[in-house]
Amino acid sequence: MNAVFKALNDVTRREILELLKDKELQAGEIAAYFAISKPSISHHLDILKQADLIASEKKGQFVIYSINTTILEDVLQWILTFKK
Amino acid sequence: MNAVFKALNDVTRREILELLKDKELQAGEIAAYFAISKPSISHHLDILKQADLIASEKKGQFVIYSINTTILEDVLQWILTFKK
DNA sequence: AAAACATTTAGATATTTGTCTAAATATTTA
DNA sequence: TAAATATTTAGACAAATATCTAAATGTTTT
Repeated sequence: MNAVFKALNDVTRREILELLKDKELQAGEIAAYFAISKPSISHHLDILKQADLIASEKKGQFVIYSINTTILEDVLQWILTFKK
Repeated sequence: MNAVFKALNDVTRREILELLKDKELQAGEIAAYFAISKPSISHHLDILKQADLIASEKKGQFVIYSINTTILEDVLQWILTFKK
């Protein structure tokens, strides 16, 4: 859970998740959405991946990222324990 | 949302929320659960309060903390946008 | 094979964060 | 009113974090 909450604790990373909500995207496409350097976005993607919130697949010279909602389900369950 | 995710990004603070899930507690009672100094716990409580995840009420020389699940509802809704 | 392109890795830096001790504030009790 | 108790504030410090530029790696195109 630690890695998930850590990953979610950043606006850029949350926006990346929102971008990936609709469709898969290449690393470069994701980076293009932000006024942040590509290496920084790459780092954000790494943190999201460590939390298992996204997955990546290499397609030639591109890397395609997709969301993994399984982990968000865990967060959801954790939150639900508070709703009595 | 920023303040909430920030507040949730710490094990101690998440455990404080779990303690408050069942019942209200005084600051000192909360501090007693952890091997962390009282000032540090006080700081954690402040961050949780800034996120509006908890509320405090002064009762004489004591300060009683209680959970506020309204904000967790927001997080829940945010997560639900990912479940298609 | 060389050049171009996509992405990541490495290393640096400024800021934020979690923790501590010491001191301040506020309230109750003797 | 002085002492004791509960909590917070202040200030310091080490560790973590978000960002950058430069360089490295891997893939495609010419």
